[in-house]
Amino acid sequence: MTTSRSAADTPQAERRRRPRGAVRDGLVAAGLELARTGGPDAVVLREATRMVGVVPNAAYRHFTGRDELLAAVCTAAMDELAARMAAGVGRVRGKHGDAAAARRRLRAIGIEYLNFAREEPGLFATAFALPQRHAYGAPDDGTGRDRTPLGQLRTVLHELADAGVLHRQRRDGIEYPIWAAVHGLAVLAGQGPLRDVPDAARHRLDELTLGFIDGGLA
Amino acid sequence: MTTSRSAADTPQAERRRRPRGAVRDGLVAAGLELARTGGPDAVVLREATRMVGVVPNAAYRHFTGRDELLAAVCTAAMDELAARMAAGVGRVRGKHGDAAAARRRLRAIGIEYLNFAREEPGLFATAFALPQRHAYGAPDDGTGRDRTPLGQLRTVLHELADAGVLHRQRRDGIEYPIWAAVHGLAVLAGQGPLRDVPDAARHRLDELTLGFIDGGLA
DNA sequence: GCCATTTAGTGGACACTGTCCACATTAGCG
DNA sequence: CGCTAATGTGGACAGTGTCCACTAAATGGC
Repeated sequence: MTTSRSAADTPQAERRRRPRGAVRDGLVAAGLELARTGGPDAVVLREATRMVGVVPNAAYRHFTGRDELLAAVCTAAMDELAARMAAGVGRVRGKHGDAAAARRRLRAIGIEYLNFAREEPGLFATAFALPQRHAYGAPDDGTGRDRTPLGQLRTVLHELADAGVLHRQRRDGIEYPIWAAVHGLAVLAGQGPLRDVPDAARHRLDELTLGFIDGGLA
Repeated sequence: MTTSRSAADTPQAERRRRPRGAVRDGLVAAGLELARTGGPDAVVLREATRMVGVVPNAAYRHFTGRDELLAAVCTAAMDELAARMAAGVGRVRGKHGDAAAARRRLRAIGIEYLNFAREEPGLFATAFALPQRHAYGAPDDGTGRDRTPLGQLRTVLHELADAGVLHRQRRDGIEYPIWAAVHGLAVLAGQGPLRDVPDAARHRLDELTLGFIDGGLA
Protein backbone atom coordinates (compact mmCIF):
# COMPACT_ATOMS: atom_id res chain seq x y z
CA MET A 1 0.00 0.00 0.00
CA THR A 2 3.07 2.23 0.09
CA THR A 3 3.25 2.92 -3.61
CA SER A 4 -0.10 4.16 -4.73
CA ARG A 5 -0.52 3.01 -8.28
CA SER A 6 -2.52 5.01 -10.74
CA ALA A 7 -5.80 3.25 -10.20
CA ALA A 8 -7.73 0.09 -11.01
CA ASP A 9 -5.89 -1.71 -8.27
CA THR A 10 -8.81 -3.06 -6.32
CA PRO A 11 -12.11 -4.30 -7.70
CA GLN A 12 -13.77 -2.30 -4.87
CA ALA A 13 -17.04 -4.19 -4.96
CA GLU A 14 -18.98 -4.13 -8.14
CA ARG A 15 -19.80 -0.79 -9.62
CA ARG A 16 -23.13 0.06 -11.09
CA ARG A 17 -24.65 -3.27 -10.41
CA ARG A 18 -27.97 -1.85 -9.36
CA PRO A 19 -31.01 -1.95 -11.66
CA ARG A 20 -32.32 1.09 -13.42
CA GLY A 21 -33.82 3.50 -10.92
CA ALA A 22 -32.73 1.59 -7.84
CA VAL A 23 -30.43 4.25 -6.43
CA ARG A 24 -32.96 6.99 -6.84
CA ASP A 25 -35.71 4.95 -5.28
CA GLY A 26 -33.36 3.85 -2.55
CA LEU A 27 -32.46 7.41 -1.74
CA VAL A 28 -36.09 8.39 -1.44
CA ALA A 29 -36.80 5.36 0.72
CA ALA A 30 -33.82 6.13 2.92
CA GLY A 31 -34.86 9.75 3.15
CA LEU A 32 -38.35 8.66 4.09
CA GLU A 33 -36.94 6.56 6.88
CA LEU A 34 -34.87 9.44 8.14
CA ALA A 35 -37.89 11.72 7.98
CA ARG A 36 -39.94 9.16 9.88
CA THR A 37 -37.70 9.41 12.90
CA GLY A 38 -36.46 12.97 12.72
CA GLY A 39 -38.71 15.01 10.50
CA PRO A 40 -37.66 16.97 7.43
CA ASP A 41 -34.44 18.28 8.98
CA ALA A 42 -33.24 14.74 9.49
CA VAL A 43 -33.28 13.88 5.80
CA VAL A 44 -29.64 14.59 5.15
CA LEU A 45 -28.22 13.73 1.80
CA ARG A 46 -25.00 12.11 2.89
CA GLU A 47 -26.74 9.86 5.37
CA ALA A 48 -29.21 8.73 2.73
CA THR A 49 -26.41 7.84 0.33
CA ARG A 50 -24.68 5.97 3.11
CA MET A 51 -27.77 3.85 3.66
CA VAL A 52 -28.02 3.08 -0.01
CA GLY A 53 -24.36 2.18 0.00
CA VAL A 54 -23.19 4.76 -2.44
CA VAL A 55 -20.92 7.76 -2.38
CA PRO A 56 -22.51 11.15 -1.57
CA ASN A 57 -22.03 12.59 -5.02
CA ALA A 58 -23.97 9.77 -6.62
CA ALA A 59 -27.11 11.49 -5.38
CA TYR A 60 -26.42 14.38 -7.72
CA ARG A 61 -27.03 12.13 -10.70
CA HIS A 62 -30.65 11.75 -9.61
CA PHE A 63 -31.40 15.04 -7.88
CA THR A 64 -30.16 18.54 -8.43
CA GLY A 65 -29.38 18.72 -4.75
CA ARG A 66 -30.62 18.03 -1.28
CA ASP A 67 -33.74 20.13 -1.78
CA GLU A 68 -34.97 18.05 -4.66
CA LEU A 69 -34.41 14.87 -2.68
CA LEU A 70 -36.33 16.37 0.18
CA ALA A 71 -39.13 17.32 -2.19
CA ALA A 72 -39.39 13.71 -3.34
CA VAL A 73 -39.48 12.54 0.26
CA CYS A 74 -42.17 15.07 1.08
CA THR A 75 -44.30 13.84 -1.76
CA ALA A 76 -43.86 10.26 -0.58
CA ALA A 77 -44.86 11.25 2.95
CA MET A 78 -47.92 13.06 1.65
CA ASP A 79 -48.84 9.99 -0.36
CA GLU A 80 -48.66 7.88 2.78
CA LEU A 81 -51.02 10.26 4.56
CA ALA A 82 -53.40 10.24 1.62
CA ALA A 83 -53.34 6.45 1.45
CA ARG A 84 -54.16 6.18 5.12
CA MET A 85 -57.03 8.57 4.79
CA ALA A 86 -58.39 6.71 1.80
CA ALA A 87 -58.13 3.40 3.64
CA GLY A 88 -59.94 4.83 6.64
CA VAL A 89 -62.74 6.25 4.56
CA GLY A 90 -63.01 3.01 2.59
CA ARG A 91 -63.47 1.07 5.80
CA VAL A 92 -66.72 2.91 6.56
CA ARG A 93 -69.77 0.96 5.42
CA GLY A 94 -72.87 2.55 4.03
CA LYS A 95 -73.77 3.54 0.50
CA HIS A 96 -73.73 6.96 -1.08
CA GLY A 97 -76.65 9.12 -0.03
CA ASP A 98 -76.84 7.72 3.47
CA ALA A 99 -76.53 10.74 5.71
CA ALA A 100 -75.20 8.86 8.73
CA ALA A 101 -72.62 7.05 6.61
CA ALA A 102 -71.46 10.31 5.07
CA ARG A 103 -71.03 11.77 8.53
CA ARG A 104 -69.00 8.77 9.58
CA ARG A 105 -66.82 9.16 6.52
CA LEU A 106 -66.11 12.78 7.35
CA ARG A 107 -65.26 11.71 10.84
CA ALA A 108 -63.00 8.97 9.53
CA ILE A 109 -61.09 11.52 7.48
CA GLY A 110 -60.43 13.58 10.53
CA ILE A 111 -59.52 10.60 12.68
CA GLU A 112 -57.06 9.23 10.16
CA TYR A 113 -55.48 12.62 9.71
CA LEU A 114 -55.02 13.07 13.43
CA ASN A 115 -53.86 9.52 13.98
CA PHE A 116 -51.27 9.81 11.27
CA ALA A 117 -49.97 13.03 12.79
CA ARG A 118 -49.75 11.40 16.20
CA GLU A 119 -48.29 8.07 15.16
CA GLU A 120 -45.93 9.39 12.51
CA PRO A 121 -45.02 12.90 13.62
CA GLY A 122 -41.87 12.94 11.52
CA LEU A 123 -43.65 11.94 8.34
CA PHE A 124 -46.52 14.30 9.02
CA ALA A 125 -44.19 17.25 9.45
CA THR A 126 -42.31 16.20 6.34
CA ALA A 127 -45.46 15.91 4.27
CA PHE A 128 -46.07 19.61 4.77
CA ALA A 129 -42.45 20.71 4.70
CA LEU A 130 -42.52 21.70 1.07
CA PRO A 131 -45.00 23.37 -1.22
CA GLN A 132 -46.51 20.66 -3.36
CA ARG A 133 -49.01 22.85 -5.10
CA HIS A 134 -52.22 21.39 -3.83
CA ALA A 135 -54.02 22.91 -6.77
CA TYR A 136 -55.94 25.44 -4.77
CA GLY A 137 -58.15 26.66 -7.58
CA ALA A 138 -59.02 23.29 -9.03
CA PRO A 139 -62.36 22.08 -7.72
CA ASP A 140 -62.91 18.36 -7.66
CA ASP A 141 -64.49 17.03 -10.82
CA GLY A 142 -66.90 14.76 -9.02
CA THR A 143 -65.06 11.63 -10.03
CA GLY A 144 -63.39 11.36 -6.69
CA ARG A 145 -60.05 10.80 -8.36
CA ASP A 146 -58.27 13.44 -6.35
CA ARG A 147 -56.50 11.50 -3.61
CA THR A 148 -54.91 14.49 -1.93
CA PRO A 149 -56.20 15.22 1.57
CA LEU A 150 -58.12 18.20 0.27
CA GLY A 151 -59.53 16.19 -2.61
CA GLN A 152 -60.75 13.43 -0.32
CA LEU A 153 -62.29 15.95 2.01
CA ARG A 154 -64.11 17.55 -0.90
CA THR A 155 -65.45 14.21 -2.00
CA VAL A 156 -66.96 13.51 1.39
CA LEU A 157 -68.39 17.02 1.64
CA HIS A 158 -69.93 16.48 -1.75
CA GLU A 159 -71.59 13.38 -0.42
CA LEU A 160 -72.78 15.21 2.68
CA ALA A 161 -74.37 17.81 0.45
CA ASP A 162 -76.05 15.12 -1.62
CA ALA A 163 -77.39 13.53 1.54
CA GLY A 164 -78.86 16.84 2.61
CA VAL A 165 -76.73 17.13 5.73
CA LEU A 166 -74.72 20.04 4.41
CA HIS A 167 -76.80 22.84 3.03
CA ARG A 168 -75.99 24.55 -0.25
CA GLN A 169 -75.61 27.86 1.49
CA ARG A 170 -72.90 26.68 3.82
CA ARG A 171 -71.16 24.38 1.46
CA ASP A 172 -69.09 26.72 -0.65
CA GLY A 173 -65.54 26.78 0.63
CA ILE A 174 -66.34 25.02 3.87
CA GLU A 175 -63.56 22.51 3.18
CA TYR A 176 -61.01 25.10 4.21
CA PRO A 177 -62.21 25.83 7.75
CA ILE A 178 -62.64 22.11 8.29
CA TRP A 179 -59.22 21.26 6.96
CA ALA A 180 -57.76 24.10 8.98
CA ALA A 181 -59.31 22.90 12.22
CA VAL A 182 -58.06 19.35 11.83
CA HIS A 183 -54.66 20.38 10.55
CA GLY A 184 -54.27 22.98 13.24
CA LEU A 185 -54.99 20.50 15.99
CA ALA A 186 -52.60 18.02 14.42
CA VAL A 187 -49.84 20.61 14.36
CA LEU A 188 -50.50 22.05 17.82
CA ALA A 189 -50.70 18.65 19.45
CA GLY A 190 -47.92 17.18 17.34
CA GLN A 191 -44.97 19.53 17.30
CA GLY A 192 -46.69 22.57 18.76
CA PRO A 193 -47.39 23.91 22.23
CA LEU A 194 -49.81 21.09 23.01
CA ARG A 195 -47.24 18.46 22.17
CA ASP A 196 -47.05 16.96 25.60
CA VAL A 197 -50.62 16.68 26.70
CA PRO A 198 -51.33 13.19 27.96
CA ASP A 199 -52.98 10.73 25.63
CA ALA A 200 -56.37 10.86 27.30
CA ALA A 201 -56.55 14.62 27.07
CA ARG A 202 -55.41 14.53 23.49
CA HIS A 203 -58.19 12.16 22.66
CA ARG A 204 -60.61 14.60 24.18
CA LEU A 205 -59.16 17.38 22.04
CA ASP A 206 -59.74 15.23 18.99
CA GLU A 207 -63.37 14.71 19.94
CA LEU A 208 -63.88 18.36 20.72
CA THR A 209 -62.54 19.38 17.34
CA LEU A 210 -64.44 16.76 15.38
CA GLY A 211 -67.58 17.71 17.25
CA PHE A 212 -66.99 21.35 16.50
CA ILE A 213 -66.70 20.52 12.81
CA ASP A 214 -69.79 18.33 12.81
CA GLY A 215 -71.72 21.11 14.47
CA GLY A 216 -70.60 23.50 11.75
CA LEU A 217 -72.25 21.50 8.98
CA ALA A 218 -75.82 22.35 9.81
CA MET B 1 3.44 40.94 8.88
CA THR B 2 6.16 38.44 8.09
CA THR B 3 7.23 37.70 11.62
CA SER B 4 4.21 36.77 13.65
CA ARG B 5 4.96 37.82 17.19
CA SER B 6 3.58 35.95 20.12
CA ALA B 7 0.47 38.05 20.68
CA ALA B 8 -0.75 41.34 22.06
CA ASP B 9 0.50 43.10 18.97
CA THR B 10 -2.66 44.84 17.91
CA PRO B 11 -5.25 46.40 20.22
CA GLN B 12 -7.88 44.66 18.01
CA ALA B 13 -10.71 46.95 18.98
CA GLU B 14 -11.68 47.09 22.58
CA ARG B 15 -12.47 43.86 24.29
CA ARG B 16 -15.37 43.41 26.65
CA ARG B 17 -16.52 46.97 26.30
CA ARG B 18 -20.17 46.03 26.11
CA PRO B 19 -22.47 46.51 29.07
CA ARG B 20 -23.73 43.67 31.18
CA GLY B 21 -26.16 41.58 29.20
CA ALA B 22 -25.56 43.30 25.89
CA VAL B 23 -24.07 40.37 24.06
CA ARG B 24 -26.81 38.01 25.12
CA ASP B 25 -29.54 40.47 24.18
CA GLY B 26 -27.76 41.26 20.96
CA LEU B 27 -27.60 37.61 20.03
CA VAL B 28 -31.31 37.18 20.63
CA ALA B 29 -32.06 40.32 18.63
CA ALA B 30 -29.83 39.15 15.81
CA GLY B 31 -31.43 35.72 15.90
CA LEU B 32 -34.84 37.31 15.79
CA GLU B 33 -33.84 39.22 12.69
CA LEU B 34 -32.57 36.07 11.06
CA ALA B 35 -35.75 34.27 11.98
CA ARG B 36 -37.81 37.12 10.56
CA THR B 37 -36.41 36.57 7.10
CA GLY B 38 -35.68 32.88 7.05
CA GLY B 39 -37.62 31.15 9.79
CA PRO B 40 -36.14 29.02 12.57
CA ASP B 41 -33.61 27.28 10.33
CA ALA B 42 -32.07 30.64 9.48
CA VAL B 43 -31.12 31.44 13.03
CA VAL B 44 -27.57 30.20 12.83
CA LEU B 45 -25.28 30.79 15.75
CA ARG B 46 -22.21 31.96 13.88
CA GLU B 47 -24.15 34.45 11.84
CA ALA B 48 -25.73 35.90 14.95
CA THR B 49 -22.35 36.33 16.61
CA ARG B 50 -21.08 37.99 13.44
CA MET B 51 -23.88 40.54 13.61
CA VAL B 52 -23.14 41.29 17.22
CA GLY B 53 -19.49 41.64 16.30
CA VAL B 54 -18.18 38.88 18.48
CA VAL B 55 -16.43 35.59 17.92
CA PRO B 56 -18.63 32.47 17.59
CA ASN B 57 -17.56 30.93 20.87
CA ALA B 58 -18.63 33.97 22.82
CA ALA B 59 -22.17 32.74 22.40
CA TYR B 60 -21.37 29.75 24.55
CA ARG B 61 -20.91 32.04 27.55
CA HIS B 62 -24.61 32.95 27.34
CA PHE B 63 -26.21 29.84 25.91
CA THR B 64 -25.39 26.18 26.23
CA GLY B 65 -25.56 25.94 22.46
CA ARG B 66 -27.46 26.84 19.38
CA ASP B 67 -30.65 25.21 20.64
CA GLU B 68 -30.86 27.41 23.68
CA LEU B 69 -30.32 30.51 21.57
CA LEU B 70 -33.08 29.33 19.27
CA ALA B 71 -35.32 28.76 22.25
CA ALA B 72 -34.80 32.35 23.36
CA VAL B 73 -35.55 33.58 19.86
CA CYS B 74 -38.70 31.46 19.76
CA THR B 75 -39.91 32.95 23.01
CA ALA B 76 -39.25 36.44 21.67
CA ALA B 77 -41.19 35.65 18.51
CA MET B 78 -44.07 34.27 20.53
CA ASP B 79 -44.05 37.42 22.64
CA GLU B 80 -44.32 39.51 19.50
CA LEU B 81 -47.34 37.53 18.38
CA ALA B 82 -48.94 37.85 21.80
CA ALA B 83 -48.30 41.58 21.89
CA ARG B 84 -49.92 42.02 18.51
CA MET B 85 -52.95 40.06 19.57
CA ALA B 86 -53.27 42.06 22.76
CA ALA B 87 -52.99 45.30 20.85
CA GLY B 88 -55.64 44.21 18.37
CA VAL B 89 -58.03 43.17 21.11
CA GLY B 90 -57.38 46.38 23.00
CA ARG B 91 -58.31 48.42 19.96
CA VAL B 92 -61.87 47.07 20.05
CA ARG B 93 -64.26 49.41 21.83
CA GLY B 94 -67.13 48.28 23.94
CA LYS B 95 -67.31 47.35 27.56
CA HIS B 96 -67.39 43.94 29.17
CA GLY B 97 -70.73 42.26 28.89
CA ASP B 98 -71.57 43.72 25.51
CA ALA B 99 -72.21 40.71 23.33
CA ALA B 100 -71.38 42.44 20.05
CA ALA B 101 -68.14 43.81 21.46
CA ALA B 102 -67.13 40.40 22.74
CA ARG B 103 -67.74 38.94 19.32
CA ARG B 104 -65.61 41.65 17.75
CA ARG B 105 -62.86 40.90 20.21
CA LEU B 106 -62.89 37.23 19.31
CA ARG B 107 -62.72 38.22 15.69
CA ALA B 108 -59.86 40.60 16.39
CA ILE B 109 -57.91 37.77 17.98
CA GLY B 110 -58.28 35.68 14.88
CA ILE B 111 -57.50 38.53 12.53
CA GLU B 112 -54.35 39.50 14.38
CA TYR B 113 -53.21 35.90 14.49
CA LEU B 114 -53.71 35.45 10.78
CA ASN B 115 -52.21 38.82 9.89
CA PHE B 116 -49.13 38.11 11.93
CA ALA B 117 -48.71 34.77 10.20
CA ARG B 118 -49.06 36.42 6.80
CA GLU B 119 -46.92 39.49 7.42
CA GLU B 120 -44.23 37.77 9.45
CA PRO B 121 -44.12 34.20 8.22
CA GLY B 122 -40.60 33.67 9.51
CA LEU B 123 -41.41 34.86 13.00
CA PHE B 124 -44.66 32.97 13.06
CA ALA B 125 -42.94 29.71 12.14
CA THR B 126 -40.26 30.43 14.70
CA ALA B 127 -42.75 31.15 17.47
CA PHE B 128 -43.98 27.57 17.18
CA ALA B 129 -40.64 25.97 16.41
CA LEU B 130 -39.99 24.95 19.98
CA PRO B 131 -42.09 23.59 22.81
CA GLN B 132 -42.64 26.48 25.20
CA ARG B 133 -44.97 24.65 27.51
CA HIS B 134 -48.15 26.59 26.99
CA ALA B 135 -49.38 25.35 30.30
CA TYR B 136 -52.05 23.10 28.88
CA GLY B 137 -53.68 22.22 32.14
CA ALA B 138 -53.65 25.67 33.67
CA PRO B 139 -56.99 27.38 33.16
CA ASP B 140 -56.99 31.15 33.16
CA ASP B 141 -57.58 32.67 36.54
CA GLY B 142 -60.01 35.27 35.30
CA THR B 143 -57.58 38.12 35.80
CA GLY B 144 -56.63 38.12 32.15
CA ARG B 145 -52.99 38.11 33.05
CA ASP B 146 -52.15 35.25 30.75
CA ARG B 147 -50.87 36.96 27.64
CA THR B 148 -50.15 33.80 25.66
CA PRO B 149 -52.32 33.30 22.60
CA LEU B 150 -54.29 30.61 24.38
CA GLY B 151 -54.68 32.76 27.46
CA GLN B 152 -55.99 35.69 25.50
CA LEU B 153 -58.40 33.46 23.65
CA ARG B 154 -59.67 32.08 26.94
CA THR B 155 -60.23 35.57 28.26
CA VAL B 156 -62.39 36.53 25.30
CA LEU B 157 -64.31 33.27 25.46
CA HIS B 158 -64.92 33.95 29.10
CA GLU B 159 -66.39 37.29 28.16
CA LEU B 160 -68.52 35.68 25.46
CA ALA B 161 -69.90 33.31 28.04
CA ASP B 162 -70.65 36.19 30.40
CA ALA B 163 -72.45 37.99 27.62
CA GLY B 164 -74.57 34.94 26.98
CA VAL B 165 -73.32 34.41 23.46
CA LEU B 166 -71.51 31.21 24.33
CA HIS B 167 -73.57 28.71 26.21
CA ARG B 168 -72.28 26.84 29.23
CA GLN B 169 -72.75 23.54 27.50
CA ARG B 170 -70.54 24.38 24.58
CA ARG B 171 -67.99 26.35 26.43
CA ASP B 172 -65.85 23.73 28.04
CA GLY B 173 -62.74 23.19 25.96
CA ILE B 174 -64.02 25.10 22.97
CA GLU B 175 -60.84 27.16 22.93
CA TYR B 176 -59.00 24.25 21.37
CA PRO B 177 -61.08 23.77 18.23
CA ILE B 178 -61.10 27.52 17.76
CA TRP B 179 -57.39 27.85 18.22
CA ALA B 180 -56.85 24.86 15.96
CA ALA B 181 -58.94 26.34 13.16
CA VAL B 182 -57.14 29.67 13.18
CA HIS B 183 -53.72 28.13 13.64
CA GLY B 184 -54.35 25.55 10.96
CA LEU B 185 -55.35 28.15 8.43
CA ALA B 186 -52.34 30.25 9.34
CA VAL B 187 -50.03 27.28 8.78
CA LEU B 188 -51.69 26.00 5.62
CA ALA B 189 -51.79 29.43 4.02
CA GLY B 190 -48.41 30.46 5.37
CA GLN B 191 -45.89 27.72 4.75
CA GLY B 192 -48.32 24.96 3.78
CA PRO B 193 -50.00 23.81 0.62
CA LEU B 194 -52.11 26.95 0.39
CA ARG B 195 -49.08 29.18 0.56
CA ASP B 196 -49.49 30.71 -2.87
CA VAL B 197 -53.14 31.49 -3.08
CA PRO B 198 -53.64 35.07 -4.21
CA ASP B 199 -54.32 37.71 -1.59
CA ALA B 200 -57.99 38.10 -2.41
CA ALA B 201 -58.63 34.38 -2.08
CA ARG B 202 -56.67 34.24 1.13
CA HIS B 203 -58.82 36.98 2.55
CA ARG B 204 -61.85 34.92 1.68
CA LEU B 205 -60.33 31.93 3.46
CA ASP B 206 -59.87 34.10 6.54
CA GLU B 207 -63.50 35.15 6.46
CA LEU B 208 -64.71 31.61 5.89
CA THR B 209 -62.77 30.36 8.87
CA LEU B 210 -63.76 33.20 11.20
CA GLY B 211 -67.35 32.74 10.13
CA PHE B 212 -67.13 29.03 10.80
CA ILE B 213 -65.86 29.75 14.27
CA ASP B 214 -68.49 32.35 14.97
CA GLY B 215 -71.14 29.89 13.86
CA GLY B 216 -69.77 27.33 16.28
CA LEU B 217 -70.43 29.50 19.33
CA ALA B 218 -74.18 29.18 19.36
C1' DG C 1 -21.10 -7.65 -32.81
C1' DC C 2 -18.27 -3.76 -32.22
C1' DC C 3 -17.42 0.95 -30.94
C1' DA C 4 -18.71 5.78 -29.62
C1' DT C 5 -21.57 8.26 -26.65
C1' DT C 6 -24.21 8.96 -22.84
C1' DT C 7 -25.01 7.66 -18.00
C1' DA C 8 -23.89 6.77 -13.32
C1' DG C 9 -20.73 6.27 -9.68
C1' DT C 10 -15.90 7.65 -7.51
C1' DG C 11 -12.40 10.61 -5.26
C1' DG C 12 -10.95 14.85 -3.69
C1' DA C 13 -11.81 19.40 -2.39
C1' DC C 14 -14.06 23.69 -0.50
C1' DA C 15 -16.94 26.58 2.42
C1' DC C 16 -19.87 26.55 6.10
C1' DT C 17 -21.89 24.94 10.38
C1' DG C 18 -22.06 23.59 15.63
C1' DT C 19 -19.11 22.54 19.27
C1' DC C 20 -15.05 21.62 22.22
C1' DC C 21 -10.49 22.94 24.30
C1' DA C 22 -6.88 25.90 26.15
C1' DC C 23 -5.73 30.62 26.79
C1' DA C 24 -6.08 35.75 27.72
C1' DT C 25 -8.18 39.55 29.48
C1' DT C 26 -11.30 42.08 32.14
C1' DA C 27 -14.69 43.10 36.07
C1' DG C 28 -15.97 42.93 40.44
C1' DC C 29 -15.04 41.55 44.91
C1' DG C 30 -12.41 41.18 49.26
C1' DC D 1 -4.27 46.23 45.45
C1' DG D 2 -4.68 41.49 44.23
C1' DC D 3 -7.74 37.15 43.36
C1' DT D 4 -11.24 34.85 41.30
C1' DA D 5 -14.86 34.23 38.36
C1' DA D 6 -16.86 35.84 34.15
C1' DT D 7 -16.34 36.76 29.45
C1' DG D 8 -14.23 36.94 24.96
C1' DT D 9 -10.37 34.90 21.71
C1' DG D 10 -7.90 31.52 18.74
C1' DG D 11 -7.51 27.19 16.95
C1' DA D 12 -9.26 22.84 16.01
C1' DC D 13 -12.47 18.93 14.67
C1' DA D 14 -16.37 16.43 12.74
C1' DG D 15 -20.21 16.79 9.84
C1' DT D 16 -22.82 18.83 6.04
C1' DG D 17 -24.09 20.42 1.02
C1' DT D 18 -22.00 21.10 -3.25
C1' DC D 19 -18.64 21.51 -7.11
C1' DC D 20 -14.94 19.57 -10.22
C1' DA D 21 -12.36 16.16 -12.81
C1' DC D 22 -12.07 11.34 -13.71
C1' DT D 23 -13.57 6.63 -14.80
C1' DA D 24 -16.23 2.53 -15.59
C1' DA D 25 -20.37 0.66 -17.16
C1' DA D 26 -24.56 0.59 -20.03
C1' DT D 27 -26.73 1.89 -24.35
C1' DG D 28 -27.64 2.58 -29.04
C1' DG D 29 -26.16 3.09 -34.04
C1' DC D 30 -23.95 0.86 -37.62
